[in-house]
Amino acid sequence: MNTLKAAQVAAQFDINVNTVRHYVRMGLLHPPKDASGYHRFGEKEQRTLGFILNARELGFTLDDIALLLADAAKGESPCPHARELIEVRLAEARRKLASLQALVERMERATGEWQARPDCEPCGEHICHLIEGTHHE
Amino acid sequence: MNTLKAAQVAAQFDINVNTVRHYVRMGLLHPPKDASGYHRFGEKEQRTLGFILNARELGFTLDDIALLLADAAKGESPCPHARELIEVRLAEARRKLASLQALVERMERATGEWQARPDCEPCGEHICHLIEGTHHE
DNA sequence: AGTTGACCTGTGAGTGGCTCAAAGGTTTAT
DNA sequence: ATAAACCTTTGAGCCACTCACAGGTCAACT
Repeated sequence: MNTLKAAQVAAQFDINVNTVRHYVRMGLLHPPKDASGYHRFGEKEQRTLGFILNARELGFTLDDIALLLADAAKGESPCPHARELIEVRLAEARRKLASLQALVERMERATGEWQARPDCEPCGEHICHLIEGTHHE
Repeated sequence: MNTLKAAQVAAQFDINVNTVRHYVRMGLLHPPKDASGYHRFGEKEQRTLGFILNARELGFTLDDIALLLADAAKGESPCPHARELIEVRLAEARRKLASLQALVERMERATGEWQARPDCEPCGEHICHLIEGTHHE
């Protein structure tokens, strides 16, 4: 049979073993235990883990994934929730992206401007004129 | 005199009063206390807060900012550290930006593809074919 | 039989930068 | 006098891990 222990399944999916344990602790995975108390990941648990990783790559949060798994466990189609949730996460990701782009631009502008400026000497008037003299509207 | 209490200085800089308290708790700000135990933000503390917010806008972490303030407090120029640190943070921000851009693209591709696909019925073979059927190399 | 070393377990804490809630002290207005 | 509106400190929660710790299990070797 194809039942793997935590470290083996982690190696199989190329993830940290602690990530696997984290998903177990969160209740996303429910691997049965063998006589020694070791988690055993059979085909079903491996498919679930694959699903979790796939959903994570699409920007779902772990709570989202828990909801989708709960739908499936109840015998309902998770697709309606998946469609709703990805729109929410996409909107959030776009907002984050825009603010990160703006940050990178500010940083690039600052480093460019700083090339031409000497280090400041401590004078009590300002803390660091490089930083304080870099305006970003 | 122009000494403000926490809520007043927060209003002045248009930030949450808890953010001000957070900076005090982290040791970035050291406002003296009046007879009643209230923090009093004089001109110096207000300039420091302005510096913190400015540096934060340029992508410095709060630990970075603590280091820069410590430099200045020791009478040394914080500029060398500022130049080093912004390069580190910029590299990190670019990495985050690239991975976030890739995520948004995956999400957009998924939502596009899903338009044409019906919801899946629970079948035991897969959990959600929308998610499992969306490949992202 | 004992021991070493490599595995496994669960739990608690740490990451960053806030943000909120709770419990209690102070000031101001009625 | 008392209520409302401030202020304080402290602890916990957010997200998705990641690591450290104390202890149990197992296979191999002396």
